[in-house]
Amino acid sequence: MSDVARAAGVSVPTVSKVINGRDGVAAATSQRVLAVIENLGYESSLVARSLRRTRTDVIGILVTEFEPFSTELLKGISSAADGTGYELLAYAGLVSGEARPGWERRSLSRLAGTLIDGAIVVTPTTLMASTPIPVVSIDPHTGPEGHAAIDSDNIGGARAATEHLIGLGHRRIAHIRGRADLASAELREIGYRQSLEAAGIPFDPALVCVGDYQTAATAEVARELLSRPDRPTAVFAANDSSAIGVLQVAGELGLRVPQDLSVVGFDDVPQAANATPPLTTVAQPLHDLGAEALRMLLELLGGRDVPAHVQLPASLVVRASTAPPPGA
Amino acid sequence: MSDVARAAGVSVPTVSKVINGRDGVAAATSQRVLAVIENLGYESSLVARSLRRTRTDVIGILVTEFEPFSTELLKGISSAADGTGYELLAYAGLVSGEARPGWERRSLSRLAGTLIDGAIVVTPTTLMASTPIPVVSIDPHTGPEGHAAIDSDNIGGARAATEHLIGLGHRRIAHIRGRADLASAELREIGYRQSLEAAGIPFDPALVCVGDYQTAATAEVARELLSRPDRPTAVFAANDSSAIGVLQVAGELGLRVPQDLSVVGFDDVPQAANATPPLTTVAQPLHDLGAEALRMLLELLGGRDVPAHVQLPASLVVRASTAPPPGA
DNA sequence: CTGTTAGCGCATTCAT
DNA sequence: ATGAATGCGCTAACAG
Repeated sequence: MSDVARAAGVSVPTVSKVINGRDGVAAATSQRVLAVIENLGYESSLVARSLRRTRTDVIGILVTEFEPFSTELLKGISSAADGTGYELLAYAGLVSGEARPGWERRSLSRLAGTLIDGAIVVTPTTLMASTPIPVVSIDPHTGPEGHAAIDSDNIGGARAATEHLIGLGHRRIAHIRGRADLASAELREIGYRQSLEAAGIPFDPALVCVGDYQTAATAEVARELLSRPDRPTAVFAANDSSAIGVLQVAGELGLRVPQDLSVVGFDDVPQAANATPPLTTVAQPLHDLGAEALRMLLELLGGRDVPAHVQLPASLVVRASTAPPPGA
Repeated sequence: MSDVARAAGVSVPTVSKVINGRDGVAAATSQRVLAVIENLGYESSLVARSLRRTRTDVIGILVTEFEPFSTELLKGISSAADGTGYELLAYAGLVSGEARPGWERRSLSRLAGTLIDGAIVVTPTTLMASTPIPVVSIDPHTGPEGHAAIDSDNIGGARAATEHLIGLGHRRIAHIRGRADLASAELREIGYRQSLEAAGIPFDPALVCVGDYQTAATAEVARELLSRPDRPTAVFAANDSSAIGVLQVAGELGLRVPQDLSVVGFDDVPQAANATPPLTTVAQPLHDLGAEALRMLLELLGGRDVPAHVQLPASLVVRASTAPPPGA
């Protein structure tokens, strides 16, 4: 900035005023400064500016890493942000490869108060009591508590998936559940159990394993599960990554999907449709979830209130990984 | 930070030393400060810290917006960044909805020198002569000039696509090209023309339209193109978004794909496989492109040299949107 | 209308 | 081993 000031023959604060369109600057001076800025290709540093200003017109999106789930949300957020005048800053604060609990609080304090005006936090695991800036969380740990949150109908989706399998004639239906610290994992298991109960099928704890929402972790537990003599005829996996792990293991063990084993996932990330066979899954409206989260955040930034909890519907998408059980 | 200092009964600089592991602090004091930090959930502000320190251990990824192309790259970058100790900061600097040329220079000067140690720029449109930090660009405008760049084999991919259509018996092959300011658009048209020439098919300028790489823009020009009495029997679209626009228009006009019209795309974004019919396209290794860009940037950050231009192969993926021309 | 002064939150000498 | 002073690039308040 001092370069610009020197080249234009004015002081640094004058340049600042011109940039921010404050009045109290002669038109001729303003012209000259603008010309110099254009000439030098100067752009104010976001960092230094945010140190002094209250708002930066930048919204932060906090994720652990960029994987299919978070990037789908990003697309929705991005399209909803178009034309609002806000810029987007997506921050992946995962250094070690291990998601330490509290990452969202750490990332938030690194960015909040200065760099960003508001934040969208994806799958936070802890409850952030008070934040200096407006925050909307997507698919939070704690469900509708604390600040504004948005998720999709996890119980309803899980019920739709389980009832689909029951309707096909399955009775030995396993469930690979997700990470224990996420509310969505809990809710999906609840939906699974509700459906069994409604159909009069006794709940068998031996048919529930933890796959941590990850393909590799799921593959390990699935190997054991599908090697049992009394193996299940169907698996409801808590997300698509897990379901894909099940498909891999089924292939290893020589089980045909869906003839020998039916598999249902959750999320409907793009590769669900590209799996072999194409995966029957519960579609979460990831794009809409992101777009709606951004709209809620804009409301909060505008000083208006939003509902503490918004829920979007989840719907079953039947593809080729489910069929009646063998011998039915 | 002053809160921490006060609670621990020490001065602010002492806290700073503890955080940065400098020596000159008593072990007991250090313990106490650490405990207070844990207790208060304190995390140093990225902004303030980056103002004074030379490095932040954050890598910036500059994009215009988060769409399928850039988010696929993001996933590749993210997986390659895992365990390197660097955090990722993806910045979408597009406010107005219109990609102003020079956005990458503006975004870079906003973030460089302070917030980020290095940057990966996705599809830059202008050549940035000198940058204060290491930069790797993906799919740049100018091709192998300026700083380190990586892209895939656009000419080869376009030739593979065009030759596939010629091999099926097509001779009236249209090309919907991409944004004029991108090198990839230029290179893909060159590959298209080379293939025609090699097959002895005269080049017809009337069969080339500009679709700007976007579904909507493409749909408009495709409507005109496919309504002509002498309409082409095949279309090579410069990217998948364009190809999907062509599929839509073909549907509107009652043309069956691939019986009446063959369509080939470029990129192989996830929805190409999910299109109706599944799209024959040229696969760019987007994941690898991102991962390799990160590796190159790490080399540069380590003070080592990298090749000025890295090219990854592009390969044809034949799905269901191509067939011999009608009457063949 | 323009320049001067002060301070945002932290890291870094240098002095104690 | 600890604290006071200084500056990073910028902007707000005020003085000229």
